[in-house]
Amino acid sequence: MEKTFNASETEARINSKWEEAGAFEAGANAKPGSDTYCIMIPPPNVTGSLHMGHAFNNTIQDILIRWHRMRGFDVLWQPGQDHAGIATQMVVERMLAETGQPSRSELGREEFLSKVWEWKEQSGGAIINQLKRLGASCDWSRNRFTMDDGFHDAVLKVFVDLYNKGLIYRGKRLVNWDPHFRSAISDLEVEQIEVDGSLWHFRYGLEGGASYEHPIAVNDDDSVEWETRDYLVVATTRPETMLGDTAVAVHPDDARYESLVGKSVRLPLAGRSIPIVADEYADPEKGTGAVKITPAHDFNDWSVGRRAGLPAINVMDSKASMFLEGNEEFLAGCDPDAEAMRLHGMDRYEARERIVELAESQGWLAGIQDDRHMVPHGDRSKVAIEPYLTDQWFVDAAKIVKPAIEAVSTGRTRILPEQYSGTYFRWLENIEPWCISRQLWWGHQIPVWYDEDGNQYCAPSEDEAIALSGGKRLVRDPDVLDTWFSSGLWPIGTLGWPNDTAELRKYFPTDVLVTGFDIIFFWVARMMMMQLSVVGDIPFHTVYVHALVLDSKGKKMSKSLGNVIDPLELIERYGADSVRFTLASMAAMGRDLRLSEQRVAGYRNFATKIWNAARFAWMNGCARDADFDPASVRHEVNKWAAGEAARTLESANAALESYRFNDAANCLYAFVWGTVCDWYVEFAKPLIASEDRPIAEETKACMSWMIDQCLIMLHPFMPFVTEELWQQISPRGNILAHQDWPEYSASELEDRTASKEIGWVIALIQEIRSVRAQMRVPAGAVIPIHCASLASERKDAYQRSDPLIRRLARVGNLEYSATDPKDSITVAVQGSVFNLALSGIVDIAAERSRLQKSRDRIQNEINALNGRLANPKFVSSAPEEVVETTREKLAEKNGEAGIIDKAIERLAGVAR
RNA sequence: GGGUGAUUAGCUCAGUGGUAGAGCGCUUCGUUUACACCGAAGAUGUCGGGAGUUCAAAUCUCUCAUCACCCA
Repeated sequence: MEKTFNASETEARINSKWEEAGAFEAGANAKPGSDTYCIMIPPPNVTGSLHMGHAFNNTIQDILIRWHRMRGFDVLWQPGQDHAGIATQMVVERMLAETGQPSRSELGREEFLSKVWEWKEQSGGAIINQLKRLGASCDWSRNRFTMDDGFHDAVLKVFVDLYNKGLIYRGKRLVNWDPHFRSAISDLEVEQIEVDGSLWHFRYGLEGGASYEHPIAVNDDDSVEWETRDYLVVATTRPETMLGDTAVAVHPDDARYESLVGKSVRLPLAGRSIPIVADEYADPEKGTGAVKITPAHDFNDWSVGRRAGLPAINVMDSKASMFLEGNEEFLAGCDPDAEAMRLHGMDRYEARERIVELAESQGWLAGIQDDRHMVPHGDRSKVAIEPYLTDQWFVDAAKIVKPAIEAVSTGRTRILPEQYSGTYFRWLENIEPWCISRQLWWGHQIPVWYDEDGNQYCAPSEDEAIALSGGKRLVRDPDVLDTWFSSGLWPIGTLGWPNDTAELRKYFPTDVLVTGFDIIFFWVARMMMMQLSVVGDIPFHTVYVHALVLDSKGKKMSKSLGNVIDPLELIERYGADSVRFTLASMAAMGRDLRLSEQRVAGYRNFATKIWNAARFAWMNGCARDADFDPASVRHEVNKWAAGEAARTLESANAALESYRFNDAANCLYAFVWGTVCDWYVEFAKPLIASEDRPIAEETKACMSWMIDQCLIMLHPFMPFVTEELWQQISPRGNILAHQDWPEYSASELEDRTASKEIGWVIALIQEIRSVRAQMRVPAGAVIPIHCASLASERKDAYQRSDPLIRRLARVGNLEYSATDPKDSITVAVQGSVFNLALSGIVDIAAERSRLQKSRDRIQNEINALNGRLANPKFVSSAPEEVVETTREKLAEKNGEAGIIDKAIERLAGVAR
């Protein structure tokens, strides 16, 4: 065996071994009659590559999956990818441009789509291989894609069903419009970016000769100066939208404008008469308190418009250029001047500048202020989103939301950590119609056809639509469905619905969904709604929401900041196991995790540690004994070791059951390194070399068993190194991924007497080592140890562990003598007192200071304990158990103090 | 502006009422046949500030400060 684990060489080999064995196929290693356990992977984009979020997300899923598989559940971890409408279309368009091929529009829909499929076949599988490198144990033979034929059928069927139930409709509404892609996009694809802009103030003249008094200044004596105005000043960050204004709003309680509500102003340039309305949306503190209302180009204004019954006038085209000529909505009731009409066809930003120029030259510009504000941008196109009024398809989400809310409020589906239920409820309770159409080519084309008169025929196929129409010539709606509409069906769609498949019957509802909090709305809530409305059942009973992976400074990783840590690079450098263990050990529920490379290096060292512990066992002939029974070992050290394993198993199980991955990882770390490597291996060395053959043989078998327990329990966290060791150190008939998860309990394996005894031995060794270090005893020196008297069970215990103590504490044979040897120092452990004879080595001053220091520390504790017990209220109100423990502790500390006092006294004698 | 969370050792973080822990880093010693990606020993905390509840508060309540994220 090598001295260190070679991750890069091993991982690929182990992966193919698993693959050849079909290790991860649905139902592999299931015990007869076992329960099922199913996780649906959150499908990554087909264009995606593995980032830290994926690595984290999939590590958690894999831990759960491997754990259940080893426990004999009938496990399915369903992998797959999402077709990612805009992203994929963008990637392929860029590829066409780079390779000098005809563009999308030159190719036409059919040709372009075949290029997309071509691209998908060649490059779409990248993330699958990356997930394999992470060690993800999905059933890869069942990999699904949201554009697969069967899945496509399911998507169309759901659309048709919901359409027929009246839950899907087409209508004109404001959507997030991306002028670059010329498509509606979802809220998720919009990011708010802070930009330096301006707040322009415009004068809109009052009509009908109206005027009012406007306060302009407050004097020192609190008197107010007034000005008579025949205009209103509105402030806007988007002058170009003014041509679509249909009102000016003021707050109903705003005394300044009270007299104006119901009157009207004349919109400059357009010459349209628009009303002044009262609406709470107008913020008296902001700008002038009067705000222009453009329902067709702003979401807030849209709501104001609905409340006030205002028309919505769209003044842009799909590229966000001004659309005025031939625009009936705009021209109705409007008397534009010639300058206004010249804006037609102008880009929105150009139009903005021109309108400000006109405002200045025509004398209605009232001022310009610098203003930093948030502007929505398309996350892929990077252009400002235009709220845009178009015909789109909507799901009437409010009508199907109820069961989804109920499922979580009744606990049928549990969201962890619980605080995220709040996020879930808040969103669902205020749900808006869901815009599901996208003006793209790549995606599920909407299954609605139109006849010449614009009548709709919704059916799963063109033939059926024609049949519905009575044989008319029909044209299909060109739009495709939002990618989230199809991923909303991910759980049933992958299991073969609408066919009544065996998989569907077996694995649905699935068990756990593991995902990031950022898609609770977009995905989790929609899966809940859709599964409940389509098949009438919850998609999963638990949602585990994990936190964000941040960089070491606590910043979100982003390409533009350049602080992205590439998980694949980390895997190359430290191995997948280290990356996984790092993520698991930091996965405290509900908290973001900052990833630092040092930490990963630390867990690489951990992998080396377990490697070398196994190597030690292997080198010392600790072969696996199939008949070994940890409950029947005879030596105290082995009894203690088995008990420690059992306690660790219980803690790990409890932690995993409650999704406390960090606790599970940390308790295994402490067991493997702190218990097995630091103590058990060291104890075993003299025992294995012992002339007592039965003890040597028992210890070898027990060592082998202990190493196996480490490998088994670590496997869900570090699958590669553990599988490799499993294969290397003993001949086996199985793979570790299919090894049974242990079922022993601490009550079966823990021998309390042995545990206490070994605990005492460890404390004694530690105390002697500490004294040696402080007294600067040469590391190699074997020092005599004496004892005045020992309780009989301690005597036996010392006797049993004598070779261990001698070796690890470097002391001679224990000698009993009533009088303390000269120049000796005292070591007290759990009530037993020993003396180390350090004649000629002891530095009296150093020893005195050591003793005094520890005496002071004990006195502090005694004072604190006494203080508490002296308080009658403590004794009367605290639980008896707590009071009792406090008393015991005090007695113990007093005992220790006595021993040290004696030692100090003796030292004084020596000094004299 | 509204909401949520955070503030604990030099750093990264655990810790749901009984008197504070881990890993990394740091200091000293050490190459005893598993491992220097190692071993042994050690130092380090007004648990963000203040107030309250309690016999007892890192933990519960209030308040202030700072930071992060989400929604406007």
